[in-house]
Amino acid sequence: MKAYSNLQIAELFRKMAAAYQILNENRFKIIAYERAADSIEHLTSDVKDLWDDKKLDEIPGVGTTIVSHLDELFRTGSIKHIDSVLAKIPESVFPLLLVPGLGPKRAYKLVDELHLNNKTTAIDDLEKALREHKVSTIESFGEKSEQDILQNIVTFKKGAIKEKRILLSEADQIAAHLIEFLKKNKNIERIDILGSLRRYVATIGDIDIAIISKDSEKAIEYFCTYPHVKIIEQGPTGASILLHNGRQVDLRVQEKRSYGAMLQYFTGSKNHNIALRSYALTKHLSLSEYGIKRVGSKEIKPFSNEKDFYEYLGMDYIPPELREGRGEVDHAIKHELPALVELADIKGDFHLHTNYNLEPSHDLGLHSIDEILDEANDLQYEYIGISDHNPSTGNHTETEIISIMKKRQEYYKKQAEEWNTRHHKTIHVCTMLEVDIKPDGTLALPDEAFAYVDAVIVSIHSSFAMTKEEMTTRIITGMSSHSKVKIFGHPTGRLLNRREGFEADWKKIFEVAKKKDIALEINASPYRLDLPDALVYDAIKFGCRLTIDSDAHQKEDMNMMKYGISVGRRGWAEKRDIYNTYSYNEMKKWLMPK
DNA sequence: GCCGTTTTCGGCCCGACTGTTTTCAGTCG
Repeated sequence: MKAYSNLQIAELFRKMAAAYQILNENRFKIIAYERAADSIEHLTSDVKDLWDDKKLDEIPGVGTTIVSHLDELFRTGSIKHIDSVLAKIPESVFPLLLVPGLGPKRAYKLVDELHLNNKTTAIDDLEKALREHKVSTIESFGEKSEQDILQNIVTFKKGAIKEKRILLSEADQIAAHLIEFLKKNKNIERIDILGSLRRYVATIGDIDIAIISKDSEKAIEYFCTYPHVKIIEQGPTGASILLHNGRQVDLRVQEKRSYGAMLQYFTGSKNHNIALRSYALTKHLSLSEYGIKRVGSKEIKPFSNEKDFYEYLGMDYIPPELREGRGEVDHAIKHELPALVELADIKGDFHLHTNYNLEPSHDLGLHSIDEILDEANDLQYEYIGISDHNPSTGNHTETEIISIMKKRQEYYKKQAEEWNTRHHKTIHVCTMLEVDIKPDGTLALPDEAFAYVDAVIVSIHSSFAMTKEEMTTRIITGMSSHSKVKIFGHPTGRLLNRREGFEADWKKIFEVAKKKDIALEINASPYRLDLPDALVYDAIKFGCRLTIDSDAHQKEDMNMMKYGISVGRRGWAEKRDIYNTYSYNEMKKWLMPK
């Protein structure tokens, strides 16, 4: 039978929600399907596995009806009720929903009036009709709609960029430029980055900025002079522009007295705000970006800062990274939020590549161990782990590899000693290695060579296309191959926007990691951010420990640590969960037990 | 269709903006 991925199921439910919108079904049913879709899409385990374990009802937003739908899907391959509802809607409606500004109702009306019956060419057919001015004559559409939709289609087709979310680090840079620009205007008193960028989500869609200004009109006008392709919308409280790089930037302006409520609202996430507002309603309080009011009253209590806003609701301040609707509101009410790990807690970095050539099968680093030590010194680290890739197994005999490893250890030992003497410092250097887990689960390093390392990181760099079961076995075999295996590097193998992480049974892997005290790595490279935050959350709940490593291939990359920290924080990690927050003496007991 | 520290029934986040409307629906975040 056909396998159904979480994403496919989420898409099916979203289609269902759109169909219900067109059919004017009860709007809360629509929301229910959307919520179930969101929830399933963000799940860290397969819906199919939860079905096997009879745990479908544990998914938030999935109740008796949707459980029975999923059950039917996995048993028979289809869902009669959903099929019959979707059958009422022409297929060509759904591709049109990808066009910004077109929702289910208007898309349906266009398909209906213009007889857009071919779902593969629906967008092109619509574009043609727009150019022939056939849309402005349709009831409830006009000249402006015709132009707007046409322009949105053109931007949409050209801007594959817009579809894609960009990396956190790229968004960070774009935002930095904008801030610099906004700072030059005297009407602007304060600037904050909000939205997903403030929550440090791994990839970013739009960039959201809030400002305080006494003259919002002038401030907005100034913002709209930032180099752009077009102004998407402009009103008294804010504006949105589209940049040349395909990014949309939303600006909101607020007075100082209400700024806290605005920050809260505009930081999101949507799910967090829904959870917060639902809770507030049980206290007869209604929340908005202007403040808090009693239900039925018109008087709004403003808040100039977020902390007061949360505390007024009887809960602790919730750090932005936690605002994802993962139960943070309940924890805040009970004063049980985690004390999140911070960048300042980090005392070392285990995953660093130097330019020492041990003839690996993957890439070398750019800088010498001395240069890496200089950088580590600037970062005030107590220790570092040099984890070059293992010597290639194809080009060397075992004896050669052992000899390379021995020489390398001597070299690093000598360099480290000399560097420390020269600088009157004590930065401990652990001679480590990043060792490939081969497809059969064995490690790409002969047993005898382990004598010349303090510990190793194991990771996967090849043969990603395996079944979930094979991959799980491969990883567990690799982790169990030697007692010096201490870290499982970039565990899912994902490359953001380029490659999905591979499927694996994470529960089983967590079990082995916990038992053998092997840390799961949060790889801080902006291209990876792996483990992903949702799995970090699961791993910590399971009782695993982690490390946060830069995987630097040049010394500057060591500063990417901050992105790894944000992943840890988004996964509710505390200082004690992260081994490289430990002092050298404490850390050593784990990494190099005698 | 989901869900429960006021509820197993009766609620469900909240507001801005836009266009085509003479009072609102659709879309978005």
